[in-house]
Amino acid sequence: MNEQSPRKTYHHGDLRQTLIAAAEEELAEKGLEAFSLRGCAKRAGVSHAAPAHHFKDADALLSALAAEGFDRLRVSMTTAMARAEGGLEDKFVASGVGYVDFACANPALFHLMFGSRRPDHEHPPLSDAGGSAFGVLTGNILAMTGRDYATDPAAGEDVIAAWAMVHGLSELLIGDKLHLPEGMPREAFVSLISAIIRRSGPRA
Amino acid sequence: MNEQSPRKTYHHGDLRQTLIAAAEEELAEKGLEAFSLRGCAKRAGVSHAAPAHHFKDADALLSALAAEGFDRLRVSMTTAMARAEGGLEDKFVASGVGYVDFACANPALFHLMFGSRRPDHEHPPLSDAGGSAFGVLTGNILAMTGRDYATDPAAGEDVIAAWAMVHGLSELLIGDKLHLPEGMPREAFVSLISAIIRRSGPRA
DNA sequence: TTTCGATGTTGACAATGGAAAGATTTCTGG
DNA sequence: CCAGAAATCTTTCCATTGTCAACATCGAAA
Repeated sequence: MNEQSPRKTYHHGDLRQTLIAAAEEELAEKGLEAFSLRGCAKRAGVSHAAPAHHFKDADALLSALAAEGFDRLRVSMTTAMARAEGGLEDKFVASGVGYVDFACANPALFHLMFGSRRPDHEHPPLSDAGGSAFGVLTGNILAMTGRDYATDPAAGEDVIAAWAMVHGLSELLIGDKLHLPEGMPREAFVSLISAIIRRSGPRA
Repeated sequence: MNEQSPRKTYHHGDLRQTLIAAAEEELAEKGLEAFSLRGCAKRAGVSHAAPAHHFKDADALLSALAAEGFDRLRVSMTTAMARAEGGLEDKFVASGVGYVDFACANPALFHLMFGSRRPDHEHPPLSDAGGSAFGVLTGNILAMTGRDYATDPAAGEDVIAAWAMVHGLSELLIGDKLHLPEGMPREAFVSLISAIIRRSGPRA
């Protein structure tokens, strides 16, 4: 997996994307604390200074990775919604489960996206991706309550409550703070967090 | 502030505690990403290798600081409860506000306590401090519902929901994800998050 | 008083991110 | 088709960091 067959061409071909993939591997294996740019370069099979031609510095690479993360977070929410059966509230709860599932499946990436100041969260590729994911939540609140977060301040409490709940669940699960029963079956897990997410939803 | 008058004695006197204080300064100013052990030593006015006699490595210093953080988090919750007027539910909500306040006042420390794998969270001084803070929450749930988290699994959902909510609020606020109105008065802020925290509480 | 452990200092090392300069390939305008 | 320019990659270099080892200093107990 880590072996790099020496490439035939002097130029890599698609180093930029390769580096992002390498960064995700590096992040998942070593965590954000021990993340190393040189490690990414090694994984991609290039010299340690090569990334500089594609990313201003290590943080710029992490920014690009974080943006990809937000895209995938959004997809995780929307696909969970699509699979859900039932009414609007069930879709809403399902999107929250998708949020938590993403976090649990990609703890280090999630940490990069929400808990780190290394990525530049103002840079459009990243802020846009984040905004799109946020849009799934506000869309659900709009569908359920008829209140538009963009124009109606009264929607704020619903949006914040729902987001805080799924986000808090994610962080606590990732941080291993909730000592759930060892071999808790997936079904029971989904049932538990669904009930909790439902609590945060708009009042009927 | 950063000036170090050369101390008169070869030995420092209380370097261990001074280093923890220095670490908190370093953390608050530079953030966990740029935290440097040598920077702490400089703040404390000792050579770069001096900390080794008090802490095995940089992570051990961060562990001690995190433990202090959990103590202060617990105090922030209990004092907020003590000041609160009203019934059990109001006390519960107040403790949540204390949790969020602590996070907002100490963002980098909070990040160290919950979002980092650098401290050794299994080490008793740290795990005990965390457990004590957790006990404030479970105590409130017990008072409100009569169910004991330690013995009654049915208390689990209440505890997790409440914790996830205040924790998610804290993380989102710290991460500047919630774009609350610029000069939002303290009163309105407390009112907003109190309403949200109340949502997560046990069903009446 | 002497000795020894605790505490502090200096010097060294490897790893890291980043800058500078050279090498190789590809692109572009004639 | 070809020379020069631009892009991409490598090598070399430097400052910073965490950690280790060796040495210096102090204080307390024998």
